[in-house]
Amino acid sequence: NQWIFLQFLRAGLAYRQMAPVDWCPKDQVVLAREQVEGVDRVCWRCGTQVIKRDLEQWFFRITKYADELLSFEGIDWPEPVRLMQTNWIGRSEGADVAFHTAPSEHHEGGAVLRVFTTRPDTLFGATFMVLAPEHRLVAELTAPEQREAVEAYVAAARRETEIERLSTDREKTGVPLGADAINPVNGERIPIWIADYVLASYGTGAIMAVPGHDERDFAFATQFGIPIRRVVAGPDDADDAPLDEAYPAKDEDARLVNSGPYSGQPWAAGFAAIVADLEAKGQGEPTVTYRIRDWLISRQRAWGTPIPVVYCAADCGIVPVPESELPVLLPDDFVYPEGGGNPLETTESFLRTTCPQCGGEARRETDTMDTFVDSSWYYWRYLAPQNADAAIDRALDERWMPVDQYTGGAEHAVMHLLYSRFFAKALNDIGVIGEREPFKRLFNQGQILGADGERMSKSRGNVQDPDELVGRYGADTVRLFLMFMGPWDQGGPWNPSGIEGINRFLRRVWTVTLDSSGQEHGNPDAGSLPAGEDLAAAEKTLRVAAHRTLEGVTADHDGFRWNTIVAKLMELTNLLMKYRGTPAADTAGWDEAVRLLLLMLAPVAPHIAEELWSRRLASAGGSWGSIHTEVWPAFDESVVAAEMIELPVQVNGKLRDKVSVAPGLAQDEIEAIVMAQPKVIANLEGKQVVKVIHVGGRLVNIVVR
RNA sequence: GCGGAAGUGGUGAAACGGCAGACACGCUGGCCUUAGGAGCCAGUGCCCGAGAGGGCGUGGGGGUUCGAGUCCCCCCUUCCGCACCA
Repeated sequence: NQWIFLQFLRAGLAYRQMAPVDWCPKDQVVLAREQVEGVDRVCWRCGTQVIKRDLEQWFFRITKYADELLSFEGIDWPEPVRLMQTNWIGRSEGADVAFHTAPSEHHEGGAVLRVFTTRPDTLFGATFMVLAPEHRLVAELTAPEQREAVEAYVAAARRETEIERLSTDREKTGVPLGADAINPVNGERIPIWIADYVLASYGTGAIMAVPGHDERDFAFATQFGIPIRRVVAGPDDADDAPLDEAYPAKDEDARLVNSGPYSGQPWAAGFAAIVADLEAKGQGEPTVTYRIRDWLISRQRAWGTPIPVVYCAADCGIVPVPESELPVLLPDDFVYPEGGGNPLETTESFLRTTCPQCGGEARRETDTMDTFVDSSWYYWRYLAPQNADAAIDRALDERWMPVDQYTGGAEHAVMHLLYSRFFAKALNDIGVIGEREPFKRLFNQGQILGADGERMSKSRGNVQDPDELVGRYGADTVRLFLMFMGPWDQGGPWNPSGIEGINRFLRRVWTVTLDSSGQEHGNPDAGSLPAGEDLAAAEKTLRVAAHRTLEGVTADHDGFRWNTIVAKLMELTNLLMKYRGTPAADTAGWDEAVRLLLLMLAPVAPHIAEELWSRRLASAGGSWGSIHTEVWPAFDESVVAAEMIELPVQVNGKLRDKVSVAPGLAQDEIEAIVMAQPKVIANLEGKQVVKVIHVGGRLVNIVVR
């Protein structure tokens, strides 16, 4: 981590900056934006509501890759995750427009207010401007008679929590500065307001407000009696059709109106023309804005990777620790500060060091790295975890990476899964790996929730400890139960009530494997085959079932359908149970079925499969070999092909009968058999057959009138 | 508000556009047991029927099709993500 950090620092991908950041008061640590969740703005680890603080912190420049991260070319990822990342990055194309302030008694004018807009085509509809309360020009522009009101509003906005600030459905508030700006397209003077619905952290922290065509501006203008002007009209609207709500139309046939020389143009053409004209005058330019922010990696925790820089007491400033002195280790004599906080800040043995540049006194950085730094590249380290010469073994990287199939929860969409993609691109740029994406194919497994249906968390107290179940039932049972619960990409509340069934299944597997002929379990029917079945038929039934199971299980593995794999293995086991203790259990077909059962069980219940495999080999006098080194068996097509097919017969789409036919029969032959069935005859009574539909030897539907 | 996913028995769930409810849990009955929280067997979507059998059923309403849980349109509900992003 430290070596990579130093490379990032050199490449300008790591930097330290003062910024308003999210702080968890309980954990006493800052968090990345991705790690603050929900409308309530809570810490992803402990659920405590975060607060904003201005702090100097370390960041990774993920925004450098914003555009590249929007492209998922060449990787096969689930649509929901791609969408979440796309929305999180939040690319908006628009324009920067410069408004100049108008001269007045208290201000000479000419100050530049830059705004970002996605609709420069609506510039003629701008009837006011709004600055974020934190905007740096607020104090300068405020007229004396407005000073008191403005200062009160700014102070109130500062006191508000994030949630209050961000709740969408509350009334708009704001205060005019008592100053005007000049609209660059028409020279019109428009009033400048401050309002907390404009965020300092997005765009330029200032907007041109177009109430006719923006919902929020409309609400604000309505509230404060500011003029609302139509500058875009749909094909059915008159140029001055009144607006009773904001009309944001971007339909192809929407046209600009009341927009001077641009009136009558389609909005998209007006968009381009206005931006071009502004650019020519030096009052604007096309811009792209993103919602994603750089990744805040500083953590005030003692158990992360120390950030390898020192602060020189003299004049060298922030000095990276030389690579030859890595790693910077955590101390083992922590001094815990009273009242909590990061012990590294009070542990002198760690803090005191010398400046690598001037040799004078220096203090170590006490922030450690976000643990998501570790998870962003661990899979590269796993290629050669013992390698002491390099973080990543380049030859092994070329040979193995990227990861072909990765599994992770969708809840990591904008954390781990986004950070990892950033790391791939950054590590590629600094030349230590050969690819720009970490995971070729991603599969999202479902998330198991607490019994209460809420996400498991220590603070909610709904965390389930799998070890308890493993202790009671064994790892195979718990593992199989998790697989059996439902599709793998689907989660749900944890409910272990069905685990007994899995345990019973594995005990039955044990029974059929080791007790093929035994009658000691007291089955009263032991020793005889089911009525009307001879030995050859029973053996055939077993072989066919085993190979069909193998065919299905093989296909299910490709689709991660472990729930149906387990179900199929249960079916086969139940069939073996039926023949247990009968002469059929002494046949080669039985042995083959049991052998295949164990081989199919091996990937899903590795321990019991290995145990039964070795016992079975031992009892047959063979030498020991692990089941996990066996190749996956191939099913026998000729066995799978059935001798007779059960054909459902429908009349007008309703199931009426089933007939048994030989495979490969011609349609008219099948039809002859079907039409002779008593139930079919009864159902056709008094009706006229329109046509008969044959579905490839799987079904017959007789359409009647 | 925007975006996404999903609605099937008492429960978890199966079902290339072709037999809805596989496989389990639970429940009911039986067998075996000194006993059973063990094991085995049978039954178990709903309604009518002693049974054979019949009718109805995949959130609601339309549609496409010989045939729809599955495809299309509208609506409802739940969950997830983002949320005054200009």
